[in-house]
Amino acid sequence: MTSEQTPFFITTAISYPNGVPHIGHAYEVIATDAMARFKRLDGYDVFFMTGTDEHGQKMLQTAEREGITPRELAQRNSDAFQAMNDELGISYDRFIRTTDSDHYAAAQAIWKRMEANGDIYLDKYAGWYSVRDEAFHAEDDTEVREDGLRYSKETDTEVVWTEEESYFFRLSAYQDKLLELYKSQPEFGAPHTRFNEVIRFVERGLEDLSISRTTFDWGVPVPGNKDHVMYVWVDALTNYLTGTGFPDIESESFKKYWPADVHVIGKDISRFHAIYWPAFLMSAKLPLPKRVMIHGFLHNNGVKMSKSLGNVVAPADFVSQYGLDQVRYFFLREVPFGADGSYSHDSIVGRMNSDLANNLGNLAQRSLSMVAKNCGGAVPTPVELTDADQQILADAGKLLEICRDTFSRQDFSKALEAIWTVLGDTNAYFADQAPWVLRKTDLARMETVLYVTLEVVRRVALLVQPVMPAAAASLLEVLGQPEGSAREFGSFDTVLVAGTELPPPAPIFPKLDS
RNA sequence: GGGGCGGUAGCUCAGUUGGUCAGAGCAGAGGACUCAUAAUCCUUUUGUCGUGGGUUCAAGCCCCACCCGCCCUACCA
Repeated sequence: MTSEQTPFFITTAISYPNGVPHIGHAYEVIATDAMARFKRLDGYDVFFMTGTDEHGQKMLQTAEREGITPRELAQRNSDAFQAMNDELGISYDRFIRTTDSDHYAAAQAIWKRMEANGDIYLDKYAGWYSVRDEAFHAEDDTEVREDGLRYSKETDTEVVWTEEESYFFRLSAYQDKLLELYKSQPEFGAPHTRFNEVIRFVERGLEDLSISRTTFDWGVPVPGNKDHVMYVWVDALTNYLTGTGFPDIESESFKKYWPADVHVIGKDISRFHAIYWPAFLMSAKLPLPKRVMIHGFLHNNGVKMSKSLGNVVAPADFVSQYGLDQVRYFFLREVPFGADGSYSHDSIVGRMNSDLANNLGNLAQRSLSMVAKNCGGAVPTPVELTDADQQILADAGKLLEICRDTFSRQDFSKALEAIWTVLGDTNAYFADQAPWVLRKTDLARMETVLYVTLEVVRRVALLVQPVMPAAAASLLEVLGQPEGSAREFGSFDTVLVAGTELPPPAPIFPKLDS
């Protein structure tokens, strides 16, 4: 059975745990989780990975400042990220940590493969280094001031010419191959606006990339040279391979899941995923991921989140205030995936009340309570369907294909919009048919209208499972749909069985006063 | 400086390759109904489609210039 299923490997970026998770991290895992759940329900063999990227100088610095070891810091904050995932109901299959032992093996293996391909060489990295910033600055970004010293124009700190031994990756050799990739696979990067930035960047020319450090040791050791640790991105990007069983490329899991179907990332790291990562893989002679989906950032009331403004929201606070499914729905419905988004108390409450409680929750409640009171609490029996009945059923019937299409592009908001359009039509249908009038005039017709309505709600409930797992489960429960295959997309085109006993209905979505 | 994207009703935004394209949702106003979580349904107000030119029989949709906003511009996640 499993072997017949098409594999689908999806990842989030791994989070850098030198701080605690905020709503932006939550946004990424929620979206990726919805995608993973959708594919599972649609019969795919899904492998969904998320985790933490724990090496690098910043981790070391943060740990030193707190008087603990980087390993302790990583453990503490990685645990916080994992806890966030669990609070958000994220259905990850592996929570990977770059300090996991199998990851060291994978990172060193890809290094050796790139080295074997002749793309790694030892040289000196030279440039204007700011001790204060602990970073190099491009010469154009520096200037000699009146005191005769050179300063970074950006940070106003003194820079000194520094040379450091470093391994380099021959990124410059991959410019044409990358451009060829972008041309032949126009869906490799999305959305187009962000992908265009990447392409133009590559077109302007690529320099070789320094990929090792000698100034600190919190990282994966470079094979064969104990003085160097890997540049954190070589290490971090490789996590996607680690999860599939790499370096054992003959393993069943590697053969099944690699290459990844989608890497979901934030717009801040598009270059690493859309340029460096495919170049590394080309060099290592490994297949490339099929798609890099770049999402935007969330703003609070249109204002960027920042600690100094005090508008950083902890995911747990959000969930306790509005409810998990409500938060998941809000972000996926309100923000076109790929664009920046904005949230506010009013906009969340608006979606909760209007879309969830009123349009969906109330439609279920008004139809189910009529069934409970007038049909003996069982699925009613339809008779001949009118044009209106057939129309609304046909509209609902198209939703699975629409969702497949939109989800394949991670266009969650469009999928939900299409579903809610049908819900709006169904509320109009219900009012137009007026089953509460038919109750006194034509019981068979009343039962038919209620049946049709329930059938639409069932299909909608199936399709919103990836976005709102718990609420959808409750809906399917009151529709008498048992867990298991009845709740998978394979059952989308089946219909409710008349006479099925239904539990007493209860409202699924609470309302909030604004 | 170079590059990428936007600027459409009060708000958030849809608008494929130019020809009912001036729209949707929310908010506001009026009405209807009572099955339902005072939910739902119907009707309805506002737009110089950033500015100025141009191409065309025809332009939010193409071209040019300009104004405004956001983002990127390599080795600090």
